[in-house]
Parts: sequence; structure tokens; C-alpha cells
Amino acid sequence: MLIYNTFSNSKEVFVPINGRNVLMYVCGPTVYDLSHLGHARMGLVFDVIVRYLSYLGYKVNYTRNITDIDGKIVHKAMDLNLTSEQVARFYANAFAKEMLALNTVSPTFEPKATDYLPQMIDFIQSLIDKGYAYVSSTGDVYFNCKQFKEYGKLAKKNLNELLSGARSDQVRSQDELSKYKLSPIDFALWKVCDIHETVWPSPWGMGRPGWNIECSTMIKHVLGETIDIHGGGEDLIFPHHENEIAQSQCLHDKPLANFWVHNNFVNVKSQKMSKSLGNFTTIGDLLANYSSDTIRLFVLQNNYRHPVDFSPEGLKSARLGVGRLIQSLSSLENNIDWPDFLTSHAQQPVYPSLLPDKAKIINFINGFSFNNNDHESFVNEFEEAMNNDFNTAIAISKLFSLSDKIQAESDLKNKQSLAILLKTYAFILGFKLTDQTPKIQANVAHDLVNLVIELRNFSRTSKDFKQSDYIRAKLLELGIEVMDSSKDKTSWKLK
RNA sequence: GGCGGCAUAGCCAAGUGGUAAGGCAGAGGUCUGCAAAACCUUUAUCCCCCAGUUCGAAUCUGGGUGCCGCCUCCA
Repeated sequence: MLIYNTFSNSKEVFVPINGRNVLMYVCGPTVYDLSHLGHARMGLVFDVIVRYLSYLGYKVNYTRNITDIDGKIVHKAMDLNLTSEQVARFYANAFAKEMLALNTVSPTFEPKATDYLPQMIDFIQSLIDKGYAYVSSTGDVYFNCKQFKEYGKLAKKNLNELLSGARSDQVRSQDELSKYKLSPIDFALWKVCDIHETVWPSPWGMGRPGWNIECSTMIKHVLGETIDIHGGGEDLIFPHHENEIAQSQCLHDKPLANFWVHNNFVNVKSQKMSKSLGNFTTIGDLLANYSSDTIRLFVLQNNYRHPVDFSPEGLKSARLGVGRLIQSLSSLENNIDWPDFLTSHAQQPVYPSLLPDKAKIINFINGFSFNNNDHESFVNEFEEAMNNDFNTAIAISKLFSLSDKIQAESDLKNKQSLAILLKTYAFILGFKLTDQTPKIQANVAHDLVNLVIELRNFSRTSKDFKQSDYIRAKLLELGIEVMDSSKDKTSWKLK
């Protein structure tokens, strides 16, 4: 299993610290607004990683935080005359619902920053005690970047470049900050502030923790001092993840994470989709128009490390593709005895511990007959693709090849076995492939009955009573009683 | 200005040394009273440009062009 590590900028063989157990932490959303497709991509990418690692037999502890302490949340709350907690809770719930609707695996743990204040304060105090952080004249606590020799290693930046390379149009109130900070690149661990309701007491005064400290602290307390995989969006590499490394490594004298995995953005007309640019499509809007499978295919046909360009055409193309996969499953009988791990993902959250591993999958597949080694070569090719840094695009192309094979297969039993293989491995990538043909709406059904009655009346006027009686009898079987009045008026009711 | 990434058919996209996956669209066909759907077959002599390394390059090296992201504020 090769995974691309941002730290080394190369694919590395994945070996967890502790045997089959994998500790994975992903930076979750800051809950001050609705999520957009960019967040969905993050959710889907790490969802596939959890699913596939579980397939390989790893027990994944998938922890994804909720950032519920943030200036944007405070501002939103003030605008709406709500508390920060109310705002955060609302958007955290919305996010959870959307992630479920996207058929993603729920995190094993989903810690919130507000639940870890004492631990963050301890963390900061320990950094001060070790000489890596200092209290400024204002009471703010800053991390002293110059104390950490490896600062900039993840983002491939060195201190001198950082000090000299700032964009001139970006610098704001540096003069002011320089009064409090030893170096301009030092970042806040604790910010003293007492004007809002969202503040906590600390040895340095009322205030809020800096953004970076929450992840370092929660990783330490939920997962441990060194974890296997740390993930998130590419925009977090610098400064967020760089700062996390600085904090945690200085405190523990060991690496924070062995693998750094970052997904790229969703672009709109070649520009990053983001809340601040206002060019986003919310997950809710998306789900109203496209199935979770469609969104998933759209996202997973791209390499997770490359940008994906959002377009209605792209989603439409994905929808047609999903339709083809579903079509090839039409040869499936309805009475397949699906194991729980393939069916229980309908409404309730699924946790990583419930995901099937390869042994379970193969055991299930082997219950069906294949007349050659098609299934083995499929599994090999699928795994080969996924083992190469989760190459979902190739893995998906194998699903389509399998779909073609199903259509071309004339032997019914074999056809069905291949269909089961398709459905099962699509599940490993998180696809449901359930028939999503829209159900007939009640009003359409009503018009439909009227249409049949109309056709029947054509028969009656041409005195084809054999046909009209047949239609009446058949409608009655469906629970629809037809009543002819003296004139051409015909009415019906549900019996 | 610094650092990083990307550039492959009409569109999306995989592929990091061995002769271009896959999806959508298009073309031809099967089926069909007609149509639609479905299925089958097919679609890049070539991978932004120039030079080089190599028996061999989309893939490596150097140079160029274009696009994107990050760069001490907020997170």
C-alpha cells in the first residue's frame, strides 16, 4: 500500500505504528456556515481511505474534529443575535446530516474544540514551561517559531523566506503585531479577549485559544502523541499543519504524524471554491439535484491530489455514468441474501468498525459461481489501483469494465455473479448503486388512471367490449373500481 | 517577489521510461411498425512549446509559455 506523503512529497509504503490499528485524524469543518462541494470532497476522499484501509484489514480510528471556536462563528452569532454555541450546533448538525446523505462513514470520534479547553490550556502552559512559547505584553501567548529548527519542513518553507517573502499587498498591521511578537511568523496559542461571550478563563486572562492548538491537543488526547495519518485540505498545509507539527513535536519530542495526506480543492472556472469567494454550491443544493453516487463518481474520477473543476456538465456526465453501472445490475435477482455490511448503510450512521474487510468480502463472493477467473483478476486489478495511493479513477474504470462484462455475459448465473461482484466492490468505494429511478408521483398516478379510463372509453365507443372489460377487470385487480354512468361519464375510486 | 502544483481527444480525466485506462459527447451497428431506452463496435500516430538524455519519453533533464494554490491579518 503506497500513500503519498506531503511531508516527503512522494509515495511511501504505508506501515502503521501499531500493527493493524490505524490512527487517522482529519481536520473537519469550522461550523459557521453551510458546507459546500469542497467540504464534500474532503469528506469523500477520506471516506474512501477509511473504507479501503478497512477492506485491507486495518482497524481505523477515524477522528475528525469540529472547530466550534472561531471568530467567524462569534461574528455570525452576533449578527443573528444567537450564541456561538447555537450557531456552531446548527451548522455541525447540518454538516453531519449532509455527510450521512453523501453516504460517508461517520468518524469514530468527532471531538469539538469547546470540549478541550482545559487540555489546550495545559498544552500551552507546557510549551511555555519548555521554552517554546512566551506571553506577550498584552497577555497573548505566542509560539516561538525560531525555537523549532524544523519549522517550515512540511510546507517546504524556510524561516528566512517566510520572513522576507511576504506579499506586500497582504501585510496588515504588522507594525502593530511586531510590538507583541518576537518574530512576525510567531503564531498565537492564546488570544486575550473579553468583549464577547465566547471566552474562557486562562492563566493569561479571559480569551480564546488559537486555531492551531485545538488540533494538536485533540490529537494528543483522543489518539496519542504520534498518529499514522493526518489529513485535510491542501490549504491547511501552511500555516495550520505546519503549526500543529511545531506545537506537538516541541511538546512531545516526537513526530506528530507519519503520513500527511492532503486533498486538493474544488474549483469553479479554475478558481478555488470557497466561502470567502462566494462561488460555492452547498452540499444541500447539490444533493437536491444529484444522487450521492453521482457526486461521489464526479469527485472520485479525479485524483484526490489534483484540483477538480466543478461544472453542471461534469455532474451530468457522472450521473449518466452511474446510471450505466446501475443498469448493469438489473440482472440481479431481488432475493439475494446480502450480508449486513452491504445493506445496513441505508439510514443509520456506519462507523469504521462496521466496515467489511477483504476476508468477509471474499467469503461472500465465493458463495457465487464464476465460470473462470474473471473475479480474481478483477479483484487484483482493483486492489492494484487502490494500493497505488488510492487511485480511485482506475478502480472506477475497472467497475465500468466489469459492467461491460456483465452486459456481454449470456449465462444468467454467471451474469448475476458478476453483478454481485460489481455491487460489492462499488460498495468498497462507497457507492450504493441502488435503483434511483424516480417514483411516480401521486398526481401523475392520478392522471395515469384517467388516461387508462380514456383509452378504455375508446374501446367502448368502438364496441370493443372484450378489451374494455379486460381493462376494467385489471384496474379492479389494482384496487381501482371503475364506474360507468349512463352517458360517457366514467368515474373511478380506490377500493 | 518566494515556495508548491497543474497543462493529455469536443468536454472531464488516468497514466512518472516501453509505445495512450475510463466517463460524457460523437459515429456505425443490433433490437424496433416508428421513436426512445438498452446493448455491441468505434473514436488521440500522439500527450502546451523548444532543446537535450536514452535503443526507446506524455513520463527524465534544461529553458520557455499559460493556469492554479499557499506565503507572518482571520481561520
